Amino acid sequence: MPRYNPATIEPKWQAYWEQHRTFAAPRMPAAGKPKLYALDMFPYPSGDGLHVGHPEGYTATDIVCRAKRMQGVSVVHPMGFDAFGLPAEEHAIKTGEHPRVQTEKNIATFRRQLKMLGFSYDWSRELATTDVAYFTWTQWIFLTIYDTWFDREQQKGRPISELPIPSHIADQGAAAIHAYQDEHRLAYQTEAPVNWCPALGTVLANEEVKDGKSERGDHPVVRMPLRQWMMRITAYADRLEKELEPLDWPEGVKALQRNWIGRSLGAEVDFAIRGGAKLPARDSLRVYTTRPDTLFGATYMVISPEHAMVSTLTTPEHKAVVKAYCEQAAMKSDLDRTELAKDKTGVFTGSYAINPVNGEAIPIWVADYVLATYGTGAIMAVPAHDERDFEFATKYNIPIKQVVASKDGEEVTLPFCEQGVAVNSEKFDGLPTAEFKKKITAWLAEQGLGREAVNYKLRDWLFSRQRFWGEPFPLLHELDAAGNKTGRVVAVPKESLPVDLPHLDDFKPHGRPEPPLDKAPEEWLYPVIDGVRYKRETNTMPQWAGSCWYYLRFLDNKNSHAVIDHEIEKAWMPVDLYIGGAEHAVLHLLYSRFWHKVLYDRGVVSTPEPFQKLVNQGMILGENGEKMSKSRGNVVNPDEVVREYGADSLRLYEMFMGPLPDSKPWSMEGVSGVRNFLGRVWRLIIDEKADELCLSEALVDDAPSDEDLRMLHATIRAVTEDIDRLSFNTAIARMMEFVNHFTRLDRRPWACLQPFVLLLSPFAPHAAEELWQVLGHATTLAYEPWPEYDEAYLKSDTIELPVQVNGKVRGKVTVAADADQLTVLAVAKADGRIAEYLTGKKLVKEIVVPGRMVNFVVAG
RNA sequence: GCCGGAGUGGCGGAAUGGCAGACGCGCUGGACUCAAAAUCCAGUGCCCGCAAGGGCGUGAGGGUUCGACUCCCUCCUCCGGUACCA
Repeated sequence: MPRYNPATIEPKWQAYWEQHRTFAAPRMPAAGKPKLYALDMFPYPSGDGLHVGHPEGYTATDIVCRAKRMQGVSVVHPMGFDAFGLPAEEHAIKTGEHPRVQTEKNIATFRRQLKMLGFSYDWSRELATTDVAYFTWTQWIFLTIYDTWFDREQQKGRPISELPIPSHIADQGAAAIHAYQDEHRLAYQTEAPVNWCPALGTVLANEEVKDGKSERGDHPVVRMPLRQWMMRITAYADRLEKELEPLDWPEGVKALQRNWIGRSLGAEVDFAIRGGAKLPARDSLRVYTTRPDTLFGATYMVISPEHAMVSTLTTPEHKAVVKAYCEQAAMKSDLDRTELAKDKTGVFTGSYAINPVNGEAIPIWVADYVLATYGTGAIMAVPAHDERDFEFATKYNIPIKQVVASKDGEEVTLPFCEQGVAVNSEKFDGLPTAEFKKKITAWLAEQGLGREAVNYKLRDWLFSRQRFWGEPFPLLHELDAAGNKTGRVVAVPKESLPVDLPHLDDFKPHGRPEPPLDKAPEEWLYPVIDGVRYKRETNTMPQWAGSCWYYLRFLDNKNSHAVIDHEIEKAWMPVDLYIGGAEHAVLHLLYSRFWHKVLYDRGVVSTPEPFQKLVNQGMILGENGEKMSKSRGNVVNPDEVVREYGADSLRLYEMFMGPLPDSKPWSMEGVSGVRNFLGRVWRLIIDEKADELCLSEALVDDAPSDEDLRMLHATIRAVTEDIDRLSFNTAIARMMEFVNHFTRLDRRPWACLQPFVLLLSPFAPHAAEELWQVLGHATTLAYEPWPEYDEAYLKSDTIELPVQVNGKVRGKVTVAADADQLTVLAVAKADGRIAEYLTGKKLVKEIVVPGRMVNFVVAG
C-alpha cells in the first residue's frame, strides 16, 4: 500500500500550499533580510498547452526560490501570461468568437498545468497582458514615452514640456510648436511599408509572408506604405550598448545585443556635385564611411533608390532609366534586395561628384545594394577595398584603384579589406590605417568637408500593428469640420485610461489596409471632447508592449493608482535572476531595457537596468535529437509525463538531463531513472511493505558513523553550492550518491536522513513534504532552516594518493591527511610497485600536490 | 561569410591544470521468487591477457607543462543566430 505514489501525494500538497498560501510573498522584503526576485519569462498561452521546454527554466528558478526561502531570503516568484497574439485573433476571424474567450481558455489550461508541476509561485500576483487592468498601465507607459524627448547632451529622456523651442518656431505659434514637439517625441508617426494582402483583406506580419505570397492561402502580397507609430529606440542606442557591460548575462547574449545595436565609428564626408543639369555649385552629397582612409581610392558614388537627391542628381538623358530602376527597387521586398539578389545592379545618374581629397570627378550611380536606412543612404565606393564595391565595379567596368597595401609589403589580391598602410594617397602615403583615419578625419573637419560620425545598425522600432487583438493606442486625431484629420494628435489624459477595445460584431477583415479597429462603432471611434470631434488611433500595439514591463507589475499587480508603488519598486528591483529561452536574447530584452531606461529617466523606476542576472535554458530536443515539433511527431506532453511518473519526476528529470543552458535530447528511460531514484528515497525512509504509511524499521536513533556524517555533510555542501551555481544535474547526482550510501545500511541514522529530506525538497517538493510529514512534522518544510554543513566532518584522517611515474599512475598510497611532503614522498617511494619503477632510473624531479597526487619524473 | 555554443563509453552527462568517464540509462551476473514483475547486491571505456598486468583513449594535428578533457596555435564537424549596415 504505501508505495511511492505521486498521483496521490502531489495533488495533496498542491492543495495544502494553496490553502495555506504558503508561497505568498510579502508586499515588501522582510526588513534586514536579503531579497530575491526570481523571474521566469512568462509564456504565451498557446492552444497546445504547456510544452516540456517550459518547465525546464521554471523548475530551475523554483529550485532556487525554494532553497533561498529556507535560507532566510525574502523571495518573490510570480507567474503570468503574455496573452495577446495572432492565433486568438485568427480563431476569432474564423469563428466570430471574441479572442478573449479563446485566450482565457488557454490561460486556464496553462494555469492548471503549471499548478500541477508544483511551482512555488505567488499566484496572487498572477497577471495577463490582456487584462484591462494590466494594459491600462501599458497605455500609461506608452503615454509617458510619448511625453518624452531625448536630450542628446544629457543623454537622457526628459518631459516634452522641457523641450527647448527655437525662437523661429515659437514665432509661428501654437501649431508650429506642437508640430515641433511631435517631431521630438520618443513615439512618433511615419510612413512605413506593410505587407498588404488584397485577397485576405488584411495586413500581414513579415513571418506570415513567404516568397511574396501569403503563408495562408498563397495569395499575392504587395508592399505599400502606411501611417505607423515608431519608437525612437535609436536615441538610447549608446546607453543600451554601454550599460550592458556590468550585467551578469551570458557573454553570447551581450554580444548578440551589441551586434544588433551595431555601433560603428567613422566619418561623414561631403562630396561636391559637378555636372548636374540644374545643380547649384554649393550642392553636395554626404556619405558615411568607416574607412575615410580609403578616400583616395573612391572611384564612384552610390545613392540608394530612395535617396532624396535621386531626381536632382539624375540628368535628363538618364531620367527614364533611373526612374524605371527605382520603381523596380521599390517593388522588391527586403528579402529580394538581399538574399535573393546576390547579383548587384545599378544605373548611372549622369552626375559626377568631386572627391574632396584630390578634386577628381567620379560618377554617381543609383544601386539598391545601398540601404536608404543606414548612414546617409549614400556611399563613396572604394572597389579596391570593399567586396561589394569590387563586385559592382567589376560588373560595370568602373576603375579600381588600390590605396591600401599590406603592412609587410607583400602583394595583396583585391579587394583587400583589412587594415594596412596607405599608398597612392599623396602626402598620406605610408600611414597605417588607424592613424590615417584619425588624420584625414581631422583634416576633413578643418576644411569643413566632413566630421567624425557614429552610426548604428539599430533602427527605430515599428511599434504599431494593424490588428484587433492588441492594446489600443491612447491617442486621438483631431478632425476638422469636413471630418478630415488636421494632423494634430492629442493624448488621452492618463486619468481617463484605459482605452478599452471596442465591441465588434464580427472580426472579419473589412478589406482595407487600415487597421480592423476602423470597423469600431461610431461612439468609440469618434469621441467628441469640448466640442471638438476626434478619431481614435486605430492601430494597436505589438505583442512586445505587454512583455516589456510585466516584471514591474508583478511587484504591485493590484495597484490602481500607479504602475507600481515607489517603495515597493525600490525594495524589490532589479530582477535578480531571469531565466528564459535564448529566442528572446535580442528583441524582448532590448525593448524591455529601452522602456526601463525611459522609465528610469522619468523617475518611475530607480534602477538603470531591469534584469541583473540572465540565464538562457537550452532547448529540449525530441528523443531522436531533433527539435520537438508536431510535424516531426516527437513532441513530449508534460501531462502524460506527470500522469505516468509524477511532477516530481518530471522536474527532477529535466534538471538531471544536463547543464541548464545546454540543448539536450529527451529520454523516457531517463525519466524512469529519476522516478526510480525517488522510489529509493521513499524506501530509505518508508516501510513499503507495511499496510499503513509508517517509517522503515531501518530508520534508527543510532549516532551516525564518521562515514555517515562525512556523506551527509559532503552532500549538504555540494547541493548548496550546486544550487547557487545553477548546476542542478550535479546536485542531483550527489543526492543519488547519498541515497546509494544509506540504502546499503540496514541501520540508517535518523539524524542523517531528516536533513536530506530538506535538501531534496526544492527539487522534488511533493515527495519531500510527504516524507517530512511522515517524519513527524505537522507543517510544511518550505520555511525550515536549510541544513548547514560542518567542515570538520568532511575531513578524513587518512587519504589515498595516486602516485605517478612520468605522469602515469603506477600506484596508490595511503597517508595521514596532514602528512608533510617528505613523509608523502617517503611513503610513495617505499611502495613496492613504485620502487620497481624507480630502481635503476635517475630521479629528475619529485612533485607533491598536497592532498591530490605525487609524481616522480625519471630519466634513463 | 561573420558572431555565438558544442564535440568525452552503447546513450545522457561528470571532471576547468593533478586518479578521465562521478551520477543516471542500458547491458551482464547474482540474491529473493514455484515463476515473473518489483526490489536489493555486484560488474560494465576499448584492445591484449587465464590472471597479475600492459597498451590505447576526451573531434584531428601541433605547442606549453613534471602533468592537458581543461591553457595556446592551426584545422574539421555539428547546432543556434545573423547576413549587402559601407
